[in-house]
Amino acid sequence: MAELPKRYDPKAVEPKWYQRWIDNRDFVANAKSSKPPFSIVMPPPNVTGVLTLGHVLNNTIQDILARRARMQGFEVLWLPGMDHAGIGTQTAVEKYLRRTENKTRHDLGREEFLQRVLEWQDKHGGIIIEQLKRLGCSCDWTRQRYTLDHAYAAAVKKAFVDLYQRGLIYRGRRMINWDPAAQTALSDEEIVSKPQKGNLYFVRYEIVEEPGRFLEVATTRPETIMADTAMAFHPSDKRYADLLGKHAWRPLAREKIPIIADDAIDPEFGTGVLKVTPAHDVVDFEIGQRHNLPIIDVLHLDGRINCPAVPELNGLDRFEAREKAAQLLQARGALAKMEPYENNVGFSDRSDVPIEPRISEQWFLRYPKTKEALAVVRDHLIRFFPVHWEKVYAQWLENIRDWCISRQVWWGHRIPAWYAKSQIPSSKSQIYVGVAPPNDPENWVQDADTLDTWFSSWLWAYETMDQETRKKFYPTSVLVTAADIIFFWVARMVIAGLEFEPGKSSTTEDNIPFHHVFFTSIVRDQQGRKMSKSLGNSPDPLELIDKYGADGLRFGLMRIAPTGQDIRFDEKQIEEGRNFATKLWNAARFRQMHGPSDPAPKIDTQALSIFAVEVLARLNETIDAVETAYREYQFNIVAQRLYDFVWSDYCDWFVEAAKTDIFGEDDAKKKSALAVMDFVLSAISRLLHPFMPHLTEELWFLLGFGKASIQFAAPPQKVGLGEVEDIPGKRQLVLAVYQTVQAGRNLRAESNLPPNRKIRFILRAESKAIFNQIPTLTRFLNAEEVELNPKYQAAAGTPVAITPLGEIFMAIDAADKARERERLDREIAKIENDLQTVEGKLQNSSFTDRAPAAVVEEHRRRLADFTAQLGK
RNA sequence: GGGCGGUUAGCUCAGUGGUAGAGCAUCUCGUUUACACCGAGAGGGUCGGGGGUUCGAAACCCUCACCGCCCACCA
Repeated sequence: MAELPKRYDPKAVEPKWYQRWIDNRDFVANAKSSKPPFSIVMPPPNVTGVLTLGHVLNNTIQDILARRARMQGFEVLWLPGMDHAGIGTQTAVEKYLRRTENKTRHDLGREEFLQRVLEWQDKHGGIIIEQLKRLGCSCDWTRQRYTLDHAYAAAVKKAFVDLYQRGLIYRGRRMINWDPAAQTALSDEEIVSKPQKGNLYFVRYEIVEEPGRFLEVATTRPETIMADTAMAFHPSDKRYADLLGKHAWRPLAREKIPIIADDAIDPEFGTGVLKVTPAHDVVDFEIGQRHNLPIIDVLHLDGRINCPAVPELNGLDRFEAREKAAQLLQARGALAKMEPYENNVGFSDRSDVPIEPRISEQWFLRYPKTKEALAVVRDHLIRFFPVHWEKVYAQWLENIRDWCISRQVWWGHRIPAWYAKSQIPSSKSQIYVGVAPPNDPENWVQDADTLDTWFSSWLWAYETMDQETRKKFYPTSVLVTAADIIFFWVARMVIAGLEFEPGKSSTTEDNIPFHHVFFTSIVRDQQGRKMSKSLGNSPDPLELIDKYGADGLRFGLMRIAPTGQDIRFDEKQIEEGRNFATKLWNAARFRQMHGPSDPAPKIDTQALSIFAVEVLARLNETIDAVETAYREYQFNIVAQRLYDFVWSDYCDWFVEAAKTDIFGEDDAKKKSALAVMDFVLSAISRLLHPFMPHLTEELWFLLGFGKASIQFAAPPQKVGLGEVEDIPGKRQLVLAVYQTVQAGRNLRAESNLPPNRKIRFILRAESKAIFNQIPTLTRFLNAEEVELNPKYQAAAGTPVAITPLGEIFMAIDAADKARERERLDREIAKIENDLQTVEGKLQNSSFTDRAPAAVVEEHRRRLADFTAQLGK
């Protein structure tokens, strides 16, 4: 076997193994296998997405789970795929068209536009899948799916038709969230509220029946006054009680409107009077319904004012119109005052513009099975990790409202509904809903809208599987996702599973989409901001892979990913991951320099050195700790325990201690030490394989453990140390030796003796057991000799430390003392010189960087320090 | 307004009743044949504030402050 290079080279190793795994079809799931199933469906990234650190985290976790399950003997399915991302993709293409051709989608028309999207998708789509392969993801690529696949699209249509026939999907004219930029309806979940600075306008409405008397109202939206159809106050509000039933003059688009009383009004806010604008506000709409008020819509779809009656405002953008309306009111004496005001405004998550509540004819889903969905999580048929997300989930389901599923977007699943041509555009038109067009298509026209992307994703847990696959692998074992899509996706998938019952029986257990949900952290930058493309604060994972290797990136990221908290990303952590890979590599390299490893390492418990007992006991503890942490999805703890075991327990202590035997004359001892190394290296390779698949496979191969890939090697079992005598005694002795080593090293450092200088130590103790450990102590301390002398009488001033083994003395000879003196003299001379320079500069006042007094002070202090040492 | 997290060394984080920890960073020393992507040593924290429970609190309870997230129709 050729000697390994000093450094592990991921660039050479990682692609090689990945290709081999693919060629061997190692990731392909066999639905006919007799092994127990383990399955994960990948949260489908957007088709035109590129890899972010969030994806790296999420998919590394899934890969760890998949690889671990494979080693444990499960038949593993990790099903990958992509999402068409309706609005997102369409917006990207529209932006591109505007930039390059200065055209809108309407200029091109639906057919042509969709053609362009397909071209865009061919060019930019699927990149992320290739990037996931660089990361080492062990997905079954033969089963890769897309939310627009033919079969998948058919399933989406069928789900729509089924729910329509069950009366759960309906078309209705209702208040929805309108995105004036994307010009589509959105669901409640796609709205984020943000505090907005604006003004509170106090507007005076004259009472029709009592000219000269005014009703004052506080509003943030004077541009919608033309759409007011009533004034309202709280029924118990005595200030206005006498006005009930009377009328007010609407100051813009002057008109009489009724004055009403409604419980929804807060008497404490503003003047206690609300202008009721049913077309442009959710609460107002409800009030309007209760009082049978007319609905006047004064906005175009793009957010411009649509009100020819007020030409000054007509056609203006809503925000310009707001200021203009205030000016108009002022000019007419209808504006009492204006106050700066901050309130929460709903923004489109997609376009980042304020949404416009608006009455619109849309398709809605009345969620089925909400109680059941609540129950399966409450009763832990589905378990959440961390558990506190259960509460968030429950809160949403308990306050659930119908889901607006239609989008005025072209890219996506077109709604399988047709309207009788003869009756268009009446909203009462006869509707045909079916998976196939009507038999007489010439008489019908299909609904122009598409479905919310999530209306296709919510079937992802099972529509990605064929019947045979589903029978074996559904429900899936675990879902790994970020908590920000708990409503969008997680909750809806639960509902879909319970409603459509894709499982092998109709029991709840067979139909939930997953047994566990693990919510990952969110990756943030060092200022705590969420990583995002627009901020440009997200490092390119591929560059990190180039720099540190996929395994280094994976391990580094996992070690800092706490459960239930966000990650503060720091590239340093990834560097540590890379360093750890190199450390492990070198540990293996050291073993390999002493001859070939045993392909199936076994432990002869009778031959073990005390240090071997210690490291094996620690290995057992590590195996236990790792197992426990996995059960709670605490990947950071798994990573940290393995890191500590490899670096500290194995490399720093055991390997160093074992060198006594390895470089010694006793063949039996040497053999035993090497066997323990083989055993431990084999174990840690397997323990680390889920985190660092490429490196561990390479080591597995180079060290010759097992004939087959490490991917299917069984996880290491704890070593049976039962036959070893007096384990606690041995371990205690090892700890005592290690503590003595630390004490000795400390003596050396305190006396400023370089680590490489051979010196003599005297251990004042008497014990046969200690006598056997003297060579190892000598090695650890890099000593010329460690003398065991129970009667040692030290000269005054000999450095000494107390250890569990006894007192350890360090013998310094005259030469050492002389050299130390020389060193101190040199230091003093240097500082005196510096001090002179500083004081010189001080006089020329040529100081720029630091406070000169502080520098002088520091030098004086160091000088005193060294002089004191010299005195000793 | 309600809910949920968090506040421990300069930084990132462990630590759920018993002597405050790790890695990185800092400082000192070192190329002693696995590894300088390394080794050895050192310094550094009144565990956000206040109160309580307890023989004993970073941890349990109360309260306050600050940071972050989610939900909610105060115009």
